[in-house]
Amino acid sequence: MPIALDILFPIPTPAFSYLLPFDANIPSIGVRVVVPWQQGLRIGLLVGVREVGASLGLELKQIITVLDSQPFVLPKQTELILELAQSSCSPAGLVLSTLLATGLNEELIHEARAIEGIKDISISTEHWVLASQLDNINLFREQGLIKEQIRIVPIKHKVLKIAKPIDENLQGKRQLNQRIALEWLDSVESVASGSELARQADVSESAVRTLVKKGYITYVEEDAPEPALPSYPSYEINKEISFLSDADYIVISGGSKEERIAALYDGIARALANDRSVLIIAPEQSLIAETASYLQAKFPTLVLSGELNDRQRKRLWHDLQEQAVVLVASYFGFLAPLHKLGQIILIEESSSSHKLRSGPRLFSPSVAKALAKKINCPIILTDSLISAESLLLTKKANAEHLQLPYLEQRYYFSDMSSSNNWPLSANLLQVLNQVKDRSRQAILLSPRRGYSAALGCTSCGEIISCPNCDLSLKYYQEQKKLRCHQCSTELSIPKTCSNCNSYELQAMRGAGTEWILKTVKRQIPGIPVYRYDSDQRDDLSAMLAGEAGVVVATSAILRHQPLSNVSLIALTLFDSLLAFSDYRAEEEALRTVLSLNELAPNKRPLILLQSFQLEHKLFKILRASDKLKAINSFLEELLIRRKAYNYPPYSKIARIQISAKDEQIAYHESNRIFDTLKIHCKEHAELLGPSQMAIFRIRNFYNYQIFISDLSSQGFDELLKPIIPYRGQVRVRIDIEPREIGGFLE
DNA sequence: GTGCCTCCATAC
DNA sequence: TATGGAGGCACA
Repeated sequence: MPIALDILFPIPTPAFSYLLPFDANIPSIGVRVVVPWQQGLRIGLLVGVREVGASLGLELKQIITVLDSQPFVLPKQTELILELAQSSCSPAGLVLSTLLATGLNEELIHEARAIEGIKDISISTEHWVLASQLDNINLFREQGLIKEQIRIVPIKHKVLKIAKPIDENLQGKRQLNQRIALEWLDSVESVASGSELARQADVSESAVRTLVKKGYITYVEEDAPEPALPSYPSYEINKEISFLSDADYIVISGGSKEERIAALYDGIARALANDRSVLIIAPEQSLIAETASYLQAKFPTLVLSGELNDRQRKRLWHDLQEQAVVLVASYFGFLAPLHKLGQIILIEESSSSHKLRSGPRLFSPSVAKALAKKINCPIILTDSLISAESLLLTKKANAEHLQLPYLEQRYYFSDMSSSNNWPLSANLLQVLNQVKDRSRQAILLSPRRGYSAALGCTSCGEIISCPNCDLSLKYYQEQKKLRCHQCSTELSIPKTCSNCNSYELQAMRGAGTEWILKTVKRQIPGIPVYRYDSDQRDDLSAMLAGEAGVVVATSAILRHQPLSNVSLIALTLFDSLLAFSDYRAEEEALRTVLSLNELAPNKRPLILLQSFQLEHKLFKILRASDKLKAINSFLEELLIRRKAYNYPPYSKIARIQISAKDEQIAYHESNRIFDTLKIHCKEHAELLGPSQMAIFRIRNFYNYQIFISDLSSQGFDELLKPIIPYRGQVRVRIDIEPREIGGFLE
């Protein structure tokens, strides 16, 4: 029986079937294979082997060669890819292209020669010929007339080397510089370029150029050296927290970031001592770097992040197989070649950055849990505040929750509803003056960049909104621009209101970094003020060195190295944390406030929150004398409510997003999809919608959403069968375990 | 008719 | 993802 191979490519499709040549051995799952693809070649990953009927065997193309003798992606990880595809309702190739950091885009040398005894084609039987020089290679292959071989192109680089020794033609006075350059090159053997040699030997570039022209030195291609991997500063941890657990689901919450990492040490040391690797997944570049900084002094640590270029990734893939290590990684770590994985650690379990916003929209903690289950290893999650999901799971057997004491924080709550000062209350200004008097530092957090959330007309109330989106344009006073934070459209500022022709256009709604910065400069003259958001990242090195100053920032500052002399952290509008109408908003807001101290580790700055709703229950928690108790009862209440509404973690939710350029089509098609699903799912799912998304129109696309919860654990691949793959006139995107689901609850 | 662009289906 | 074909548009 012919053998068919299921091969996955990094494109959004399921696996394709190819035929194994009849004389070839069956390769192992997870190796890379090279196959004919349209006009050329392509590298894919072998994910399945099966027998097929002889008739199908005639229709399929044959693979050309197997690239690896050992699996490139371990069989368990290969299974994980297929499982994730199923659970995320997306094609397996899309999961592969999202998670695999390297290996499928190698440049290949493809050669062919005629099989012995075949004379009637124009190809040599003795010499390999480059396939690119042959016209009908596909035809020859199908007829079985040729043999083919494929090699990965080794990476070369060009260097300057000596081609012939100094001779009498270089003895003249005017050739002095050339002699110097030649002698220098003789002593160092090779340099990367002509200008590099000129610089090193301290001669002119033209002297070097002349040497090349005369043939004394020449460019040679040689194997490129292994690229250096990025290095990180080492941080010492002053706390010792001894903690070892044999549970297979462990949560470490509370304390400071540093303490949570200290609590990981014993477990990591034990894994390494048992020759097991440790995989640490962090949600952001800066957290990857920080975590690596804490660990590398104690453990052999490697780092895999999106910042590595292709050659560095290849080197890392090689280095990872040498010994048991700690790998600190982005989600790329899930398919890294760690042969003996002993534990998986997730940093900042609840960070929204763990949710991938493209492709199959995976949620890293869920991927980590699936992998841990598959290879039967423990998983450890850390965060400032335990998530509702984890709280429920740690109540089960073989789970453990290490609750570190919450840091004693000094809070001050400033009531904006009774304040006349906007955007900075009198209280905040007073504290800022103290900061200035004592030459300390302050961080003011703004919910947005720009000057204000909108520019509007004071006489008729008209707000200028984006021509492409249902959003107000953000006002940039300095640049004299209006900008849409969704589609990046920029408009210049109109002189008059388009509605009533009045000249009274003014900054409206929430204050952004520009506005706050301007206010601080005016009200607190004499202290340096910096801005730090994704539009403008001021150089904060003076503040890093301890000098006095105020930083007005968005959450971008959380990714900056902590400042050293901070005595005030202010959230200028606490209420914006609750503005997302997501059922997780309160939990997230509390988590954000609890982790504000990370901006000034080992210090105890005043944390000042400005709010219009000081009666909100989160303030009671922050005020409580027994914070731990208050937080715990908040979390327990949260679980009770989630259970009552049947929300996660008590059910699984998916969002179906329907978009179309035509509003009517979007409306009708989302209703049609809703009805189709209703009939298909019967009592196994609860369906909500279709409703307009929080921003109905984005980039001229109209967006509807349908929520579906899986009531009897059928799996969304089953529930959504009628619409995957979707063929129709709108764009349909499926998001399992969605985050930031605006307008869903209450 | 040509050139250029966008949209969209398709890949074994 | 990447490629090519279909269809639209401007221009000669």
